[in-house]
Amino acid sequence: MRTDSLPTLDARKRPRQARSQATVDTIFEATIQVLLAEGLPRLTTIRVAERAGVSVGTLYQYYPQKQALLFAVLQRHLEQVARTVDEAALSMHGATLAQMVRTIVTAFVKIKTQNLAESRALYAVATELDSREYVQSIKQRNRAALEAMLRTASDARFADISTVTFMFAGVMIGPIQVLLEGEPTPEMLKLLPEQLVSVCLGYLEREALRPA
Amino acid sequence: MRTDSLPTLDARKRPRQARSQATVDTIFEATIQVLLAEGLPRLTTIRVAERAGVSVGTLYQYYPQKQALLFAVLQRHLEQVARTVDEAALSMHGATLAQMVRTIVTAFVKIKTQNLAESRALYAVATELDSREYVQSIKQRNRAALEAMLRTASDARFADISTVTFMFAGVMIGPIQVLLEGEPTPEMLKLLPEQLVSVCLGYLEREALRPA
Amino acid sequence: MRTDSLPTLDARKRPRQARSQATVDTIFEATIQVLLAEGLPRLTTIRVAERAGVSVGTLYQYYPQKQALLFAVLQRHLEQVARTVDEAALSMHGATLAQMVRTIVTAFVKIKTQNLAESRALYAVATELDSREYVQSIKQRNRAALEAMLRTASDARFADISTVTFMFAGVMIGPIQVLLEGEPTPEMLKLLPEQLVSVCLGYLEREALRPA
Amino acid sequence: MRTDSLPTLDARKRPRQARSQATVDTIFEATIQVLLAEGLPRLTTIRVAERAGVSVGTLYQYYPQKQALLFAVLQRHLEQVARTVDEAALSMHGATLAQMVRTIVTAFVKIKTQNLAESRALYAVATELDSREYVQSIKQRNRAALEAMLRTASDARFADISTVTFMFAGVMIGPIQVLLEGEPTPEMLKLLPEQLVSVCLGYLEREALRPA
DNA sequence: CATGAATGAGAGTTCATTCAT
DNA sequence: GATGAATGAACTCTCATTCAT
Repeated sequence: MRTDSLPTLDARKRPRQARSQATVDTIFEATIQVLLAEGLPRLTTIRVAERAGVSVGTLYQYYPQKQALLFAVLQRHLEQVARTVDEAALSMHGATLAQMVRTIVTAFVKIKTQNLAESRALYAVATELDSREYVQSIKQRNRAALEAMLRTASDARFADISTVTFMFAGVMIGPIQVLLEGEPTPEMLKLLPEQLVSVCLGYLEREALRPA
Repeated sequence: MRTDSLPTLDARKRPRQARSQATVDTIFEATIQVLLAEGLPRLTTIRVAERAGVSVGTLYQYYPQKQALLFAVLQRHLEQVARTVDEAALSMHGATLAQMVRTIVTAFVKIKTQNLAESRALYAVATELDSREYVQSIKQRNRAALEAMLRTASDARFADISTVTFMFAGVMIGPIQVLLEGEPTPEMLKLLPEQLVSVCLGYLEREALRPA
Repeated sequence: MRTDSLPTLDARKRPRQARSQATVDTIFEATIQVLLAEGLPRLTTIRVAERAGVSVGTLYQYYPQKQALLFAVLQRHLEQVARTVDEAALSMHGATLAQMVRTIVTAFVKIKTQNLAESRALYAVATELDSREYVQSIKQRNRAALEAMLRTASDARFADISTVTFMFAGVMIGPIQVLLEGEPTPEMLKLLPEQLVSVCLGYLEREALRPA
Repeated sequence: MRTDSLPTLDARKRPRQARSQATVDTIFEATIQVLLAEGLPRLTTIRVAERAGVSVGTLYQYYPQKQALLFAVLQRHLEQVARTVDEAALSMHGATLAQMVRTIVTAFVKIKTQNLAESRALYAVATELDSREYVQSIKQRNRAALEAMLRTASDARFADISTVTFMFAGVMIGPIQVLLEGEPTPEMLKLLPEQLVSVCLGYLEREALRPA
């Protein structure tokens, strides 16, 4: 598949005046709003500018390409996820498997479901954006945090820890994603954390080495 | 999100003559080829027609809108997945949990990874196409098949079987999707089925009611 | 100076139907008309399409970029010049210096002044178009024809013939260009050929080797 | 050709203070630098302001339109050329034809080739700027100076002196321009003055009236 | 006076779709 | 039925110019 590598996705200009920082924020929020209200295919620079109440020219002053707009939104979301996982994982160093799983799952579910619509929309963004490299790096960062945590479990040790971590992470994401893509009932959302804990714990205990 | 319900996507004329059927197939295959070779953003009706060796006019004779083209491709893929799962599930009625899981996982992994590129490309198609309803219906159908199967397990019974099925399905999809989005090493792909079995079995055994 | 090399300037599609050949011609003529009526800075694809009575889309079917439009016009003009010089030079092989000069100058002046406005406009086009390579190649071709001719002069021989040819050609172009850029009076135009003959002959006779 | 006569191009405010004069000069130099480094199509007011280290607002204080900027650069160049020719011509009053030609050609070649890149770039500026009138006036001034000089030649007299002057000037410009448009070898540049002298002298001697 | 954020008309280009041949 | 020329709305992006601070 042709994937002409794109120019930098980062924003062009770091604004110096307070006025323009406000503008940047407005545009950013407008992007999310358009994304949610109209969907990715109808997200055009003109529409975002209109919604933000600025001219296209202003938009391009801060986001030099349409893709930079989307990338910014994606970035904020993923950065948030990564930070949350990092912190949760770090706080559980030395705990038991059960404690670890419960904490991580809770944090993960919370951040993904609290802004449900945004999360949903961003899946589409990520695929359309040739941001694979960036998305992968975030996932990698998450896995590293989880792996470091698992190594310190007080009640378990693993033979192939990187595979175990990969599955652990994947298994958490799977049902959440499926849920996001559908129309989850509140009921389902309430059940989810407990179920995910069960899934993860079931797997990890199975893979843990028996103490001789 | 605005979803001006689109004019019927599968409104394509069912051709009566053999020659016409051949044309439809040619166009269909051309669509997949263009999708894989050029990517969704470069998939234009003209390019598909060229690749198929027909004129745009002819293409529109059979697929009255571009979306119908994409929908057809998506449909065939999902239909295949659904059929595979249906059959695997049906063949395992009455078996043990372990046998069931092993069979389903194997079938699922096989169909998703044998045509890795296509699966990946279709993910983008699905998001761009507002085909949520259809995708959901396929997932629903899959879950129904799985649930029916689980009910007949010779060595287990479940309290909330629909939730269990939901998680079972979600848990299979998760790691596969994560793998597809990255650059899976052959090694990883080899490990995957066994790991998935472990995940699913770990969960299902945990959720199974203890026989008194 | 940055000169990002541009993609091919050639026309995209060789039309197959008579209808479209007519369209191509219409667009071509419209380009010249807009160029003359509005000037290069106001020559936009929309304006050309309007003048041609077709839609922009149609224009782009045949000239995939704006530059292709300009290049086509430039090309036709230069090709005409080159052909004229080639033929005139060839027809004078073996003649005397005076005959050669008279013929060449006449041909050159005629072709440059018969379509005065077009010639004038094309200078601007050539500089804006990064067509240096092409323009150079035409000039080279002209010089080659002139040099071949001079070698056969029945009444003269030259020591450094390539330099002499270069000056001969340059000396013809100079006053013509100056004339084109101004508002030449008809009187001036009438005097021009005789004067150019005088210039060229004066130079060439001066540079010719004295027969021992 | 439409030539909406443009608002005065040199409407720039004559600054009264030394500091302002310095700013004007800085902007002026920045314009030339951008022109040479980036080319005319990439010469934007913002880029010029950046290069000059001032804001766009300041730039507009002194050059109320972009065209004024370009016009100023063009003007300085042409003024320089005109002055050089004026002085050279004046200094040769009463000399022989050969002395005149040698001096004028030398001065002309020197000024045109010493800043080759600038000359080239300005050609594009002149065409984009609708400055024909001004360019013509400079040429007229040059011709006047040359004609005045030729009238005093100690060893020649001409029947139609204004035509002779026109050709003399045109003949000097032609080969130089051709050279500038190509990639002149240093070798060529060294030969040029001598050759031009030959051309001009050949012509002028031919056109000089025989002393009875 | 200087700044630089904001403007918005206008440019080049693409592509789903139609319809005369 | 098949063809492919023609359409034109819509998109991304640029840049000369203005004006509140």
